[in-house]
Amino acid sequence: MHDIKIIRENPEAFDAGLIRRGAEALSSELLALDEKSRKIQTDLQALQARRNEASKAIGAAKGKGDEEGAAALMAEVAEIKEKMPQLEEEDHQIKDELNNLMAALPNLPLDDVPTGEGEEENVELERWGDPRIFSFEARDHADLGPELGLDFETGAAMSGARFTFMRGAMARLNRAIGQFMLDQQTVKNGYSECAVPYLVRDHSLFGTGQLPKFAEDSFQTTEGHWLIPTAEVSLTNSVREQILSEDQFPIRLTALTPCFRSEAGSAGRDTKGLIRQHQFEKVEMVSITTPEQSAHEHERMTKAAEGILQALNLPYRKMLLCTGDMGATARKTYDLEVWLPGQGLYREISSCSNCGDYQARRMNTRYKREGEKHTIFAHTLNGSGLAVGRTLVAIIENYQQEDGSITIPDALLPYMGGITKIEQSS
RNA sequence: GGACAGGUGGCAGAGUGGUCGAAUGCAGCGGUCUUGAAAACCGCCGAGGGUGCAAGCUCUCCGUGGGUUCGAAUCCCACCCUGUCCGCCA
Repeated sequence: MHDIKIIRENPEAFDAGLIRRGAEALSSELLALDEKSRKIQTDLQALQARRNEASKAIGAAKGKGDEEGAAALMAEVAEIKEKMPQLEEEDHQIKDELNNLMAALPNLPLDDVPTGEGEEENVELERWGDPRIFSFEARDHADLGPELGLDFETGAAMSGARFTFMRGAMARLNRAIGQFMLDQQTVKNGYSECAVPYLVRDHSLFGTGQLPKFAEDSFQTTEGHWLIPTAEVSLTNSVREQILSEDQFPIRLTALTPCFRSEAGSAGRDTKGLIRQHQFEKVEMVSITTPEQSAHEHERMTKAAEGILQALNLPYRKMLLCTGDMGATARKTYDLEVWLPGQGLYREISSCSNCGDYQARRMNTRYKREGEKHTIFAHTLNGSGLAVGRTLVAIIENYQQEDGSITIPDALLPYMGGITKIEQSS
């Protein structure tokens, strides 16, 4: 959500930002509605003020037993009230229209975000780790997995495409990854562990920006709840409608949850393997902080995500997303892409975004600064730390052996109950 | 799922048709007193919007949305949420 006052002050900059994101300039339309709305509001308020005044006078007159005076005033109010419903109706209508337009707009990119249309124009910032040199031909996880307990067929049989059933040591490895990451983010990086609802209401998805525009990307129950597409929704909405105080910041929250995505519009993409599922687990990080601190917090959060890849010794690169590849709620996003030797490419495994006050405005999350009267919208950030399923993919491909088995990264051994290797029979 | 109770400012909690944006207490802020602190005392203290250079004037908000009324926190309707008890259940 945007601040209409900022649009009023600098409509050119606002439009330029929208255009950079591939959206259409909208300021003149918004400002026309805004002006109309303010005009109506002023007119309406003049009537309301007179009505309020007269009503009070009626009360006073009746109190004194002046029935005649009261009757005269009542006649005046009746007249005022004839004009009001029409203005009220117009007022509602225009405000709705304005709100609907505003609610559907994406966030504006920060200045240092490169302009571009799609992922080809993302900028690689750095690489970490040297891809392993294989003495044999590296296979991809969809090829290796079925022998090792990644049962795509059984998953598909009960639930359809994009669902996987995991067995034995592979299921355990999946669990170990989640536990390990959660421990890293809490103990090492200071995020507070949360266990959160997986079903949320409309207003929560609106708050984090999935609604109204991206309804088709999420699943909804027959009761009307939405299945969270990411724990970002549950964690970020924990501060909705709150006025916080500055000394609570930064609020750092994390949770390991399943994520549910309909993947509408992804037909035919990544149909093989674990890369794109309707259900996957993810450790999510969320920070709530001040406008002054959010850029720094963004760097810190990205490092927290990188720490996992480094601990698992998985080569990756850090990308700065261009305007066309960022999610709608973000002002700036870093993606971490892990090296997948079986596929011979880097693949997104984490996305860390600074949303500025975009979500806070939608959720009405504000804070007070010491000594200041007015409230300020907080800044929100979110990042994966990391996606469990894709980490599993990366481990399978990077830790594969010539015989088709995989070894367990050292960092995960404490979570594996003595298992050091996953091989065919397990 | 059934029955009942209830949703009021940061928190607690009064208010059942008029001068109520709302008593009181706590917390917070400023001050007096004190070497300093505590206590006591005094004062301030909800959010958002319109208009204006400003001072100010004004509007909206007592869960949400409608309605009744000259006038609604207060009455009516619907919905959402919370609590308690009962039922069922991991």
